[in-house]
Amino acid sequence: MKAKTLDVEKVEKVAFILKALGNPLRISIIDLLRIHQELSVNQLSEKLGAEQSLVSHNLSNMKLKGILSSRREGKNIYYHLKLKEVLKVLECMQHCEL
Amino acid sequence: MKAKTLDVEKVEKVAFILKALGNPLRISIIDLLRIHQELSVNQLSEKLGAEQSLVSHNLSNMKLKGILSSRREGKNIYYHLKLKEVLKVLECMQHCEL
DNA sequence: TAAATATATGAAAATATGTTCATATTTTCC
DNA sequence: GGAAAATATGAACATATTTTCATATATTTA
Repeated sequence: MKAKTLDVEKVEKVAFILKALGNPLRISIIDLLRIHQELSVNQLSEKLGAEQSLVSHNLSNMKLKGILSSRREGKNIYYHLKLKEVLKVLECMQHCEL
Repeated sequence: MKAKTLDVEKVEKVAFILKALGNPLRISIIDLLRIHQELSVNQLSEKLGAEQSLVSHNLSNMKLKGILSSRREGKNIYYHLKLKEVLKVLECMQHCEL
């Protein structure tokens, strides 16, 4: 990654993923999944103090984009990080003096 | 970055920056500045095939967030990358199979 | 099978973002 | 000073995102 400019398609895809990260709630979800590996929608709702429905919408969003994936276990659905690169992104951001 | 969860303020700040990256035009601008170090608004407009005003708005956006900075040289204003971490972010994203 | 629990979904409302256009500002050069 | 060039700005509009609410679906258990 030095000499040549990114092609349009790549730019679009990168922006598509990064857009998902540009939101406090979704960052928090990712952060929680970084630490706990796997959490159900309810567990996330509680930890975040956010509505079930809101959390669910956001989980779907990120699942759609390939950032998360999920598995069902009985009544619960557990989400976990799929696109591990997002952790590196957060790590990079940590190093900024914001 | 492993054990403890990010505090609310940090989450907000990170999201604030990442939001700026979740846009194709702005990714392209950053990509161009990665390669050319410094470009004027006009140069960027031309390379991007985008309106002066649109480019300017987006440059302001990123300057406000501390991602870019600028210097005047006569009639031109040259922008360059200030927050170098965003390059690492893009690099991370490159490694994803999107 | 009915009730309870967990999650998803869709529509509506509230808010934010992206884009364009016209115009203002800043600087240079005549 | 006035014209030209480069950039910024603000308002208006279109579009997208976020959030809430009501309700649907899936699963378990009594």
